[in-house]
Amino acid sequence: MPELPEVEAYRRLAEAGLGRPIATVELRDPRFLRSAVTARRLGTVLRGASFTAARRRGKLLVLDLGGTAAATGHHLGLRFGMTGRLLVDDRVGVDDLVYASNRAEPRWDRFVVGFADGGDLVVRDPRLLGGVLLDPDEQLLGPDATGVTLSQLRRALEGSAVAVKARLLDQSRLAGVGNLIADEVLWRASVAPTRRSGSLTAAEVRRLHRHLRTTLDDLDERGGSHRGDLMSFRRPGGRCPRDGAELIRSTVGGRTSWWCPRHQR
DNA sequence: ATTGTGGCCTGCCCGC
DNA sequence: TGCGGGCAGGCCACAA
Repeated sequence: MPELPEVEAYRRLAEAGLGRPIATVELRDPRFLRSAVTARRLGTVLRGASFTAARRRGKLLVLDLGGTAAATGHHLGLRFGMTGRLLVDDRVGVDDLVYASNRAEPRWDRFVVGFADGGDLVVRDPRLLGGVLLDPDEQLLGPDATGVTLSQLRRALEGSAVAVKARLLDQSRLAGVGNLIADEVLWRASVAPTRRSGSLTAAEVRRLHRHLRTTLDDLDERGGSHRGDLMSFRRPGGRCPRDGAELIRSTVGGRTSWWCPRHQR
């Protein structure tokens, strides 16, 4: 599910959880803890502490910790996989999540942080593809796609024979772009996803950069990564909304991809 | 080192 | 109505 716009919405929601002492920590499925620490250790760090800031890098939400000696200097990382949601005090960060159930099964609440004031912060994830991390290594992520500069994007794409879409999805080179946004940006920029990343001309990289920035702005305003202009045509028989050509569906960079064979070159 | 593949998980939707 | 197959917006370990 969540790509950058959704996680940004989660980040804004998480700000409602700042400065509130943590009373309880429930990790209801040990598989959801993705760092090499025990659930017991995580609880020790979190209990009595509070979140001091809610940051985002790509699709990773980072909650800084403070308030106790045990917590100061530590960071809680939340990943949402494809079906993860964030709730604070029972408010959701995102209303509709494509490919994820909107139901509220109690057993899907994998991680629950209870505040001393009675509210809570919950990660609900049916598929368990997300997870909780203690002190995630943020250096493993490339520059955030929001605000990436042209030269940073050029660096992320240059010198590689891999498909340009695969590079856009590589979180270590550019953080935040997921499958839907990659298709949308490439479609808007008229670049075929299968193009070798290093083969893009300077003009094409510039075009990609401009469309990446404007697409992320658009999708944030529209309220989700599934609100792109191409989204509703990603289906069998779907036609390009720009020129009417039948869209191609294939696997690029390991992911299902839809693109227009006429104007994406 | 870079790149491709398979696997992790479960829910949902479609066709039979 | 029930069932099986295929699909899913992410990410990691692994092998070549």
